Amino acid sequence: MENVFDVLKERGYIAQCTDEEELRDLLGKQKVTFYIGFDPTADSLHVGHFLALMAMAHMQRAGHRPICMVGGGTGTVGDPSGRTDMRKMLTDEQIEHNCNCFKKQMARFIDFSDGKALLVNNGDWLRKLNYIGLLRDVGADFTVNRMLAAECYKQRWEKGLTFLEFNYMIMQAYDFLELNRRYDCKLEMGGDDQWSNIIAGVELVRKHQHVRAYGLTNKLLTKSDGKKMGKTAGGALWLDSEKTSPYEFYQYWRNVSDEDVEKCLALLTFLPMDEVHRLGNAEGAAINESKKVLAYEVTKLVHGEKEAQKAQKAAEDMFGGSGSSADIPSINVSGAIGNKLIDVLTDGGIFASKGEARRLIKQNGLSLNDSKVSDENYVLTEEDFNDGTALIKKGKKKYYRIVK
RNA sequence: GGGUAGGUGCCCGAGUGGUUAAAGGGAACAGACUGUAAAUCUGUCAUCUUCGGAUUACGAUGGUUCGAAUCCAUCCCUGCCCA
Repeated sequence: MENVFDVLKERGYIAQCTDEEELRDLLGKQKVTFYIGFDPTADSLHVGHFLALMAMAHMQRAGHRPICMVGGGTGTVGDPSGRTDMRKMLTDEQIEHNCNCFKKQMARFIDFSDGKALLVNNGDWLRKLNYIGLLRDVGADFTVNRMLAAECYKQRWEKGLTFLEFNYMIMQAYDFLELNRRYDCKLEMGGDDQWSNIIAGVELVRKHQHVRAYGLTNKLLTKSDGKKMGKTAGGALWLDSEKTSPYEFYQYWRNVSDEDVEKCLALLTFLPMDEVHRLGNAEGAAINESKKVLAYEVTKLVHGEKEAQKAQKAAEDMFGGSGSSADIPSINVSGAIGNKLIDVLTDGGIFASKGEARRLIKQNGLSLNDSKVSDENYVLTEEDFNDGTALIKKGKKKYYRIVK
């Protein structure tokens, strides 16, 4: 059987690794328990988390045991890695809520049945710690000099790093120690921005438990221009269909840059690599077909086959033919008829302000039922609704339906 | 606690009494071009508008002034140096 380390490497997940040889060897010969931590900063996972979960899924398929750890404890502090600003403090209720949302979503990607994977919350141990106890337990294993040299604090070095956040690394390292003690967890994985925190944990486990421990980071999802991937106009690309509809989600992947297609296929789908290469190397316009495959596959993993089909059909209806589709985002408006179009759209949340709506009309960017709207004071009439629906096109490729 | 430098629009950053809704850059959005791509060019980018304007904005609150992002006072926050 193929070593999962090679699979991860071939698919482009691996960014950094402690002792590559040794870890590869270990993964090849025994079942390894490993973990990834997810801090509950929002009430849904996003694509960055999805990438980590994909790496985890590959590991699980290869027979290793994943531990999904939600950060009910670390979330209270906020990770300063690579950030210039301090994270917003969350209340305990929010953290609790977010953790529960995470758990539900993770179950889509990781098989938790029969103990094949574990789901833990670091709040279970971190919150019980007392200051002196922690200091005596692990305090001596950290040298401040070393911590300060960590790459992850560089950004913050200029702006000031609070002691609260400085402690984040210790907490994360402590998590690894705890998981090693409890579950014989030998490997911590995570995004490459976690490298400093991960090696802190690896070292702590080695010193404290006198066993080998490993760290592995996956590449962050970036676009070919180096920017973070997964940013939409509305913010992050969420996995929660309430926050990012399957249609929007599909569209995001349908629109990735040519250069990113192959990378995304490798990282975000389970398609065999020869297929990935074939699709990724499509020339010119032919790569659009590859993008469809990408969008479909990723949407299928996140939202299920049915939603993926609906999203694909909606996209094809909208962009391929003239037709409309029932599967694109819609707003329900009562009494739309007789009201100004811009008012309806602004109230429906399609525009942030009326000025924005006016601007788009001035720029010739708004269509109603396939004809450009030129009058910014246009009032909706009965004739605008076919089967109770009016189709709005905002810009080049964003469609909405107004449901009367 | 003392000294010092700061807090400007989504972000970075100029502006130090009126011509400033605030230069410049980035992000974002639209139009053209295309392949629902990238690059490029053009335009937009506080809110409301009867498109003439109106209103709210430069950490907070007061004050000086015909007039303040710009001056003064107090407060809050941040960096650096000293303790």
